[in-house]
Amino acid sequence: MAVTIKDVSKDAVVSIKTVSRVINNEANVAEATKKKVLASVKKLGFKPNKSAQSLRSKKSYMLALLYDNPNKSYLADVQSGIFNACKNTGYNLVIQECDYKSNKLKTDIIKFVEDFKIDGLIVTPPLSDMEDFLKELEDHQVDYSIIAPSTMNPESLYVSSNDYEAAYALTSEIIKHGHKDIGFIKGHPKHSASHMRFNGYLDAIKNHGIKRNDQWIKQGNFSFKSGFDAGVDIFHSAKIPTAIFASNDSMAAGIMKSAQMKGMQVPQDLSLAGFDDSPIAHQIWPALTTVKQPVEKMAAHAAKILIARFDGLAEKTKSKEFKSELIVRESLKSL
Amino acid sequence: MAVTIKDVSKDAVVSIKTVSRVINNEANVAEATKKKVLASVKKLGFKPNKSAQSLRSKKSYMLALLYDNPNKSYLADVQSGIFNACKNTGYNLVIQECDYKSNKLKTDIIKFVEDFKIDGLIVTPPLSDMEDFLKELEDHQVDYSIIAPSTMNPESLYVSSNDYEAAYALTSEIIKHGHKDIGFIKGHPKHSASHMRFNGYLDAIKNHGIKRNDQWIKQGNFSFKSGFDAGVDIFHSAKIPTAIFASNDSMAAGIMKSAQMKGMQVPQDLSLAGFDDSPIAHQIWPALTTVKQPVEKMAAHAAKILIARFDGLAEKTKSKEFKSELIVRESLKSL
DNA sequence: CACCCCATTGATATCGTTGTCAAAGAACAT
DNA sequence: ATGTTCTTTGACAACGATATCAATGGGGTG
Repeated sequence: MAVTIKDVSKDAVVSIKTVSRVINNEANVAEATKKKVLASVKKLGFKPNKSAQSLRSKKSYMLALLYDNPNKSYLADVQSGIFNACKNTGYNLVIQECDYKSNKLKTDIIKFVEDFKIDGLIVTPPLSDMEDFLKELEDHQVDYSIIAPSTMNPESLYVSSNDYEAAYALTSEIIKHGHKDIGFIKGHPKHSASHMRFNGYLDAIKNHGIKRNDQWIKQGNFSFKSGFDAGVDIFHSAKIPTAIFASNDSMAAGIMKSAQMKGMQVPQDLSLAGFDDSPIAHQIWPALTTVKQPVEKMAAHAAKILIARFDGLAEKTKSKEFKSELIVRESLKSL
Repeated sequence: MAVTIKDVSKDAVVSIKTVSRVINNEANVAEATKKKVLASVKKLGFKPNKSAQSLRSKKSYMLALLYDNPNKSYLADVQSGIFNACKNTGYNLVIQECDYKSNKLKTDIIKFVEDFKIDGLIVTPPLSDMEDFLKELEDHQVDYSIIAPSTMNPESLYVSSNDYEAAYALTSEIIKHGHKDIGFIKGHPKHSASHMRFNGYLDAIKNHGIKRNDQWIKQGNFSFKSGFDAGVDIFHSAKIPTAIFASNDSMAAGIMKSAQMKGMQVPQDLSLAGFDDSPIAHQIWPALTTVKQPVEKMAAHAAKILIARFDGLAEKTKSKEFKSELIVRESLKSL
């Protein structure tokens, strides 16, 4: 017993097509007619039938979120942002996990998009850093928007964050607290964010006249375990740094665990900083000094620019860089 | 240029309707015909058009996951399980956050189901514990399956876990380690799991001849902060327990934080146990003794029984109780 | 006034399925 | 052989929207 266009057209005494014009905001509808139709729509509580729309218009009104293996809280925030952006737009979200290492990745995703008639993709790291993958999407005319792109192509749709500046600022903050021996744990090498954060760190120590010590710079992959292992490694060194900046909070937590197992106290014996402000940052003690990105807002914006493009409103909603916020907590001690 | 039923029907030299019969597994199709059609389907790579199917059949092929505010890692596991169960079934998942305290909850959800023509709901705590809400769904003939129901109605579809037994076992394990003074932090009062876990704890100490001490039994709500506050509270007591069992890991982590801030060492000065085996359980040090539920499997099963009902295979896939597993880690010390 | 143009509107076909119903043929009983 | 029932099949309508294209009418121009 759902209300259909036909019911509305009868109520407003116009043709079915005219109602369709109004609800799709098409041009060339007299103002009076439009008003009349909208009144009927509201009165009857009409909602267009998705299936019929998509059958006829060949659009699915579905966006897909592509991800490979990020941490769960990041994924949850991204999802939540996209859902909010989709609300009342008529678009829906499906979520698709994939394996960035698979050599079938490109064909799998193209097949996925075609099978489900996905209108657009939202791409997260590390897929967002794979140039050949993005090129494949373009070759198949698949629309997409990128969260955290490695290069900010003005042609493409993306949302980015100022990771370099944030890492620079955080490192400077550590230095301001009197530290000179500062270790660094790199993130997953395939994520461009890893390099931006690392460069921010490098430039900050350099500009403060601190020499880099590669004994204290370890490769991680954003996982708790990689942080733990890096910690074990560093604590075997002859000289131990007074502070360590890990490229994300999970790894910082890993370092904290390895420090505590060695009998070291944070921040008395070692200061620590992370990145992301994930839940774990304040669920351990001492709570982590870190950088908070507006992940939810970024994801929402990524969805919005994609939808704006579909609806022909690309002028109004554009790619954008978001600012991160420094959060200083107990894990950082003044020397 | 997608392949349609028409193409298949030409290739197999049968009518469109017969192809439809085959792909929907309807009765009364000759074996030979069926084989012929399936061969053509495979040869042409035919996939039915979802929009057309759902337009005509009035089904959306969409399930919705209803949740209010659980922790992110639980939600991620649930989602992941459902996605896996949906794969290759033709069903899709949409996720709907809601507010269990809202007095518009019931009408909102009914509206949501009707607007989106959702075929079935998967209901998580604490919504799964609201009898009147579930009744409303039944009154509106909305199909649903419950994760962690408060009462196991054999008529309804649900997946449950043996929280009572697990809490009993975990408490017994703590006692076996020599503890007699054991505190308990209750979970969110609206979650039936909270009561099951609490009862398991109560019965275990009782059966081991230990008297309950209400100074050490605090109300929490599953959040990190509520655990932290409960810890602060308990550590103000004249006498402090030698072990605390928190109804979930977040609260256990909160207690650990409050203990460490008081200068107490875990497990030297205080043993701790949690519940759920969430990521935080092994990202803090010492790692938490806890109970692991097969959340992903449970969620997958919840989706499966719902889909089985739609496909008329209810006999094969039924409601089920899942067993949890005790995980003993460093946070528990022998006295 | 005749003409054309453009804005507005509607009749009808169409998207790719499933539902209805009737027809054809096989199988069985009389 | 005839009638009856059951299995198998197909022709055609229908789901609820959008697309195409033609019709209508008001306004401007010469």
